[in-house]
Formats: sequence, C-alpha cells, structure tokens
Amino acid sequence: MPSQTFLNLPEEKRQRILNAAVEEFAKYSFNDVSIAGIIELAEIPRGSFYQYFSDLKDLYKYLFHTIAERKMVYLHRAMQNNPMDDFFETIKKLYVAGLQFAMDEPLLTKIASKFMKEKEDFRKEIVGSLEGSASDFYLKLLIASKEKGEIDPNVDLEMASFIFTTMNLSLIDYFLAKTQSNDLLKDKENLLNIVESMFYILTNGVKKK
Amino acid sequence: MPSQTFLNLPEEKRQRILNAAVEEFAKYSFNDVSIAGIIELAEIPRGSFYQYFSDLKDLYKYLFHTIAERKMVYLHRAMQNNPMDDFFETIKKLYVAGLQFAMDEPLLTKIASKFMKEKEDFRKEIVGSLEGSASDFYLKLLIASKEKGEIDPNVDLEMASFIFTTMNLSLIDYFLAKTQSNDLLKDKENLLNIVESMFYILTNGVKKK
Amino acid sequence: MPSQTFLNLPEEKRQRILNAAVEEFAKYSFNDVSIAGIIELAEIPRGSFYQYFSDLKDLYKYLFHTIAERKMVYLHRAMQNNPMDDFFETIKKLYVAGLQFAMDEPLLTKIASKFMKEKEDFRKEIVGSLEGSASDFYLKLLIASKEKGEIDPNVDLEMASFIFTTMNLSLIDYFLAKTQSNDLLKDKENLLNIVESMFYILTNGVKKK
Amino acid sequence: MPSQTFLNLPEEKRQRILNAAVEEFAKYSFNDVSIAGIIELAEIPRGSFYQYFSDLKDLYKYLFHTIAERKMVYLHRAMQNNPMDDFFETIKKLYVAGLQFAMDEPLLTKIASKFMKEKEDFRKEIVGSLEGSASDFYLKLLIASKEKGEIDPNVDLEMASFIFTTMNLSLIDYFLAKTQSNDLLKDKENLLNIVESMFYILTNGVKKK
DNA sequence: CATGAATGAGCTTTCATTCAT
DNA sequence: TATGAATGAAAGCTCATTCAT
Repeated sequence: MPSQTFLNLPEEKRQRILNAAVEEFAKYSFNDVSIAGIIELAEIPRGSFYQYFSDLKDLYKYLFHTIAERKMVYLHRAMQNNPMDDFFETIKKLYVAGLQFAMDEPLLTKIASKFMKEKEDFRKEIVGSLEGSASDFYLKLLIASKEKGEIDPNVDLEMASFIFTTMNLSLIDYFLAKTQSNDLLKDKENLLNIVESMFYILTNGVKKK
Repeated sequence: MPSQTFLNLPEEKRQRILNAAVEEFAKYSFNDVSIAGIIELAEIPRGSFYQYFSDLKDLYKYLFHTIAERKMVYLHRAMQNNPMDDFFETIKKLYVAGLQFAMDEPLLTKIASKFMKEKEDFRKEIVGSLEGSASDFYLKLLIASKEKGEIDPNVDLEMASFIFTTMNLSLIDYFLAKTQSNDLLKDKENLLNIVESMFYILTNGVKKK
Repeated sequence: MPSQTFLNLPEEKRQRILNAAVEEFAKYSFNDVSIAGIIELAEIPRGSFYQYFSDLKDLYKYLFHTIAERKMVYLHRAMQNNPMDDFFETIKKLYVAGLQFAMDEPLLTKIASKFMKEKEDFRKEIVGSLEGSASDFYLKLLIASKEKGEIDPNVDLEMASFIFTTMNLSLIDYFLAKTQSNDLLKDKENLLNIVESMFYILTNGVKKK
Repeated sequence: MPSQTFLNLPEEKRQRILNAAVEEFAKYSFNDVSIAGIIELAEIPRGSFYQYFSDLKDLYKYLFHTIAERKMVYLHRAMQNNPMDDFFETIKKLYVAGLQFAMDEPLLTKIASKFMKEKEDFRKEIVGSLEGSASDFYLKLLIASKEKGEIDPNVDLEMASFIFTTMNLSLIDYFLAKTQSNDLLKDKENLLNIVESMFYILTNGVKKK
C-alpha cells in the first residue's frame, strides 16, 4: 500500500523507482535488499522513500502483487483459449505460459522465485489471505479430470497436485538458471520440447510397460 | 577449517557452540545469520569466536560438511542393503533414507534445505569441488536401468533425473513444513506411504491406461 | 572529496570538524589517527562522519589539499615580488616563506611534515598526479641560474637540488621542534638570521678559502 | 630489557624472533607493528612473547640498541684508520661508513630511519639518556677544525653541524629509496661519487667564485 | 618455563528511521 | 510535499594482555 503520493507521481519517476526495486529484489533476498541501495539506483532522496512507502516491506508487497497480477494475465490467457482441453493439455499450457512469462520478464520471475524461498511466515504476511494456492488449483483440476475418467484411479490426487506444483516451480528455476549462461533455451520451440518431455513422464511414468 | 583450538575444546563447550550455530542457520539464511546471534546463544565472548573460526563462512562450511557427512551415512546405509534392487527400489530407499534423516535431524535438514536455496556462487564456494551432483547420480542410475530394460525408451533420461532430484528435495521440504505443525507424519508407516504414492506416479504416470 | 553535505554545513560546525581533524593529524601519523578520536573532539555523532566523508582517507585528502593550497599562497607571494632576483635570493625567499607559513600555521605545517614521512605509496595516493616535485623545481632554477653564470660549474646540479629540497624540509622540521619549547624563534628577525646562516654555507661552503 | 629467559634461548630461536621483529619494524612504523604479526612470523606462541619481553616497546628498545651498536662498529672503524685526516676527510668517511652499513644491512637501516621519524617523546623514551646527539658530535669536530683554521670563520658552526647531520640522514634515506628499484647504487664506486659531489657543495658552496 | 585459550575493549562501517526546513 | 541532514544501534573484526595448565 504505497501512499497516494507515490501513485500520483509522474510515470517516469514512478517507473524509475519500481525498476530500481525490481533490480534489487531480483538480485538479493528480501532481507539483503537495503533501502539505501534502492534510493541510490532510483536516484531519489532518502526522505522521499518514506513519503511513498512506510517500509521496505510495503514496497515489496506492492511489487509482489503487481508481479502476481502480470503473471496472472499470462495464465488466464493460456486457459481461455480452449476450455475443452483435457487435463494434460490444460496443465501443459499453464506450464508453457509460466515459462513464457519467465522469458519475457526474467527479473520479475526471479523475484517471484526468490519469494518462494522466503520463510513461510514472511510469505503469508506478503500474500495476505492465502487466496487459494497453486496446489489447490491443480487439485481441483485433477478431481474434475478424474471424474471424466482421465486419471488412473490408483493415483493419490494430493500427491499428484503436489508434484505438478513443484515441477512447475522447478522448471521455472531451471529455466532462469540456464537462461543466464546459455540462450539455446530462448527459443520457444525448445521450451515446448522441454515441457513435452516432462509431461511424458508425469503422464506415463518412467517405467517400461 | 575451524582452528585446532576449537577442535580441542571440551565436548560440552564445542557442542554449545555448534548447537547455537545450528539453531541460527536453521532459522535464517546465511546472510541473515550474525556472529552476534551465535555467540549470544552459545554464551561465548566475541573474541573467542574468532579464535575458533576465521569467519562466519568458516563455521558454516564446517557445519555444512558435517551435515553432509552425517546424511551420507543414511544414504549409504540405504543402498548397501540390497545391491540387487531395481532402479525404482533403489531410489525409493534413498528417498526414505532422506526423509528418515529429516525426521531424526530436522534442524540439520533445514540447514541443508536452506543451503539449496542460496545463490549458486555461494553454494560452489561452500561445497568446493562440485563432487558429482545428485542429478548426475540419478542419471547414471537411470542409464544403467535403461540398459536392463526397466525404463520406457520414450523417456528423456535427463528430464527424468531432473524430476527425481527435484522431487526428492521438495519432498523433504514438504516434510519439514508439515512436521512443524502436525506430527502425524512422524511415524514411519506414514512416511513410506507418502513415498509410495509419489513413486506410483513417477513410475506409472497419472494417466489412466 | 567530502560530500556536498559537508560543504553545506554551517561554518561553525565545519570548522569544528576540520579543527578536530587538524589536531589529530598534527599529533599522529595517518595510521594512528582514528575516526573515533576525531568525532569525539568535534563532538559529532558517528554516523555524521560518514555522511561527510567516505573514509578517513577522504577527509585526509581534503585536508591535505587545503593545506597545500594555503601554503602555495605563501610561496607564490614570495616569488612574485621580484622576478629579477638571482637564484640565491629566490630560494632564500622561498625558505623564508615556508618558515613564515610554519610560524602562522604550525599545526598545518606539522601535518605536511608528517605527510612527508609517510610511505611513498601512500603519498602518491594522496597527491594523485605527482605534479612536479619540489626537487624538480629547484633543479630547473639551478639550470637557469647556471646559464646565467651564477653557479660554480663543478657543482652537480642534481645533488644541489637534492640538498636544497632536503634542507628546506629539515629547516621547517627544526623550526617546528624548537617552536614548541622555545619561542625565541618566533620573531621574524631571528628567522631571517637562521636562513641567512644556512645560505651562507650552501652558497660558499664551510671551507676556509 | 628482554628477560634473561630470552637471552638464554637457543641461538636459532632467538634469531628467529629477532628476524621477525626486524622484518616487521622495517616495514611499519612502531605503532603499526603488532605483536600478533611478530609471533606469527617467528612462529612462537603468544604467551612466549610476554615471557621474553614485557612489551612491544621492550623488544623495540632492545632491537634499536643492537642496531645502534652494530652501526657504531662501522663508524668507529671509519674513524680509527687515519686520525690525522682533516675535518672534511673525517666526515666524508663517516658518510661512506653510514652508507656502507645501509648497503650491508638495509633492513636495520630502514628501522633506524623510521626511528628518526617517530615522535620526539618516543625517541627519547627509547634512547634513554640522549647520549650526545650526532649533531653535537659534528659540532665538536667543527670547533676543533675551526681552531685548526680549516673552517671559514663566517660560518655558523651550529648551522653547519645541523646541515651535516641532516644531509647524512637524508643521504641514507635517498639510498634506501633508490636501492629498492635500482641497483646501480649498489656498487661502492658510485657511492663514493655521490658523497664526493655532496661534499663538494658543502665545502665550497654552489656559488661561482 | 612453555604454551595457547580466554577475554573484552576498541575500531570501522552500514543503515533505517526521524525530523527540520 | 520534497528534501537531505542527524543520529545511534548494530555488526564485523583485531589485538594486547591475562591466566591456567
């Protein structure tokens, strides 16, 4: 909740501040980011910071929710296209959308990734009401899918949703790590291949049948 | 490389220091742990710390390698039993051993888990020679297993090893998270069930056949 | 390069800080001066120091250049008067000007004198571009003077410039040392006598002719 | 005054300690030398230091007097040879002997040179009874020489002795500075030339006659 | 005597936050 | 509102000196 003052700021200045914050939060974990660092990058006076935000956490919250919103756009877009896809197709599209976001906005993704590694208390404090976790979302999809007979009845759905959640995050981390050194991953073709090979395993398992 | 002085310390005092360090490193990421915090917990004077360790990193390295060693005992024990197990059985046992360690030593496990979330540069600095990552280890097992015809030839082995690595870590994190609030997980029976349901999915996939 | 903040400080406070620094640097060699000592003398809080200077060296540099400038005023004044003086007259005036400065600003002179005794690396770091040493300056004068036939052709000019440089500094040190206990030296008459008797030797030698 | 314990030490160990001290004191001014540094170089335990010396100053004093003694050997040797030399010859030989010592024992000379740059209080404390300064020594020679009619009666003898003292020290510093980069100075021929050209000036002056 | 562990004082530096203009 | 100066708490590290064995 930045002050109205901040929201009224001329676009250019507001962006300068946000960009500075993004740069810092993409580089360091929350506790290692200093107000000093941000105001220096943003080239704003010390006092101004406190006029705009009550706190570093205040700024972080705002940033985080902005990022979440932006990512949601990608995810919604991915799901709207074809509401008749089966479970696997849906999830795959979500994965790809997530990676696409990572490709388009690596810094924001980095922040989100760092966020997932923060302490749970901190995360709860930032997110506020835990508005339906990703895991719950997958679980609902799985239940629906099971009713349609797409899912092996021996599968523990909670575990499955845990796996899909985890692998999604890991894939993004993997992508961020590789993207720095190597840019082979930067073409979308390759991205799809990776998701495909992951899904082959998650849907069929690794065991020879 | 703590000083000989530290190693010569009376058991009780040495443990007090190590326990203090464990407590702090289990609670905070490396950068958020302060020497001040540790010496206060351990009730040793400021100067003594520097007589024992050159640095916070010095202490951390020592701690980390101690933990790694201790965990290795669990893993080796798990593998020695039955060298004739197939791939799935082997991995399953490793997972269980990892969880067993987490159950016996939740704080140490927490430190190890936090370690995995540190920046790569830092990790490299601590580990020194990157002595064959977990992922490489799984890959070798998978290749051997494939040659024995246990693995679906359509499976991308690199991806599979990535998944097995990731899930192992995630499972441990999951366990640590749950273990704090809820202690239903604390009996071994339950542990095995969790691993089983995960392996069902990783071996057979979630799709109905 | 002190911060603008420092330069904007109210005269009184700025002087208090500078005076404190002068007092300390006149008393101790650079390495033995502590920020702690200065802020206590100046009665400013710890944090303020760092708002004004990045470093002790930063303050020292500023101080040193201020002193150099102030001394230059004396030296220039001494030389402007009579550009037609011969070599001996010129140098003599420089010596006297130097001593005059020492008389007017004994603390600043003390700092300059201490500076000359620091390690060469340090000196270079402070001065920056070694803008033509005193020795070079004397050498040029000597060469010009030789051409005018004022100098004994048997004299090694480099050695002569070395001697004039050295004696200048030593004279100032001598003056500083004596000035503390004894204030007979404090009248200008005496000062001139000293310089005269030194010059008699440097120009004519000690040997009976 | 090191303890008898120190003096009884096996030669090898005593030398190790003294060499370590020499190395440190040749590198840093007294205040910047740490006991820590010396015991590390000497590889002796912390406690031992205090068994041998009450203090860093204690060690320094001992070292300093050792050096002074050693240098005296050179100076006495220089003077004994030819008691019939005139003033100029005598002084010249002393200068050369000093430089010879600097050539043979650069580290010890460095320490002596650093000593001259210490605060006067400190110097007095180390030397103890100011047992006849170099300047007094030159003064006596000059007086004797004047009686023999070798000295220009217009010369202020105090000033002359000051000059001879100062130039001697400066010459040694100059030699030490040059000796590090350039070893042209290291042959004795050159050394003599330098002293000669200095003496030409000090005896005859720079003025054309 | 030799040893080396214990200790705390003292220094530098960073930073979040408050406040006055 | 914008600004940036003031401030002191807190951390890391070094070292001389004392002491117990």
